[in-house]
Amino acid sequence: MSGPLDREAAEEYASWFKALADATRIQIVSLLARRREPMTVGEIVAVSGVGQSTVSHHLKILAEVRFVLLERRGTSSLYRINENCVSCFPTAADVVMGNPVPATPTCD
Amino acid sequence: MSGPLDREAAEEYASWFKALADATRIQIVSLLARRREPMTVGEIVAVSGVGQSTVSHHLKILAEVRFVLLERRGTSSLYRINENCVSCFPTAADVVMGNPVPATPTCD
DNA sequence: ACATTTTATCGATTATCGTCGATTAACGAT
DNA sequence: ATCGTTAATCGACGATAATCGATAAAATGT
Repeated sequence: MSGPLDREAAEEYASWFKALADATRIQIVSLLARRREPMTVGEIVAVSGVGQSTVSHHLKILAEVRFVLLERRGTSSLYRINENCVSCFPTAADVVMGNPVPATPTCD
Repeated sequence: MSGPLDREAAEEYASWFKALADATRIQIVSLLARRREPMTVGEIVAVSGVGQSTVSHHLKILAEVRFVLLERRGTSSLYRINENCVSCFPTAADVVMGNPVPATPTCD
């Protein structure tokens, strides 16, 4: 226990940080986290300052690491924050920084 | 207060996450965070699995965002974790995820 | 002065990323 | 069937990134 962070864990954490290594994606995640309600792509485009295809691209990246979850409804796509990540992602930051973590609560 | 995350803050957080968007850099930071003692480049190279110039490159990136601090001693370079980041970086993760944060304690 | 050790920098290569505009696909309404 | 609307995909472009090997720079010891 509690040796240096192994490569496998480092790769996983890196994939999470990489998903937030862009200001636009941070704004999207933060937006979805503050409203706990799902939002359509169009609504996100309206506040994001970048084009529709770009937002769609970012949402795909965020969905791949499951920071956001997707539900298709008719012709639109509803994206919402993954509640698990709200608590687990800061814990990952603690792990990297060598801080004691509550219990390693199996993120999802 | 507490509106959506503005662009300026998003850019700053993105630069932090970008610094950890690589498995090798995560291992380096985690290594330095667990030992609170400074380490030379050579010591880090010995456990990193990549070449010396690559480690030097990564350390430079980590130092630019001040995750690590540098002190030159003779012919070697001593890198150590920035203690401020140990507590502040997880807080940044909380901010992005919309979690309540202690006090926004002005990281450094 | 010179050789050794340690680290930083340079040049090159290869791969990935962010953004855009245009197109396609899927669905709903007329 | 056809037309809008909404979102995803495609192709392209410029920019950045990760890694390596080789070289340079700086301090130390002989």
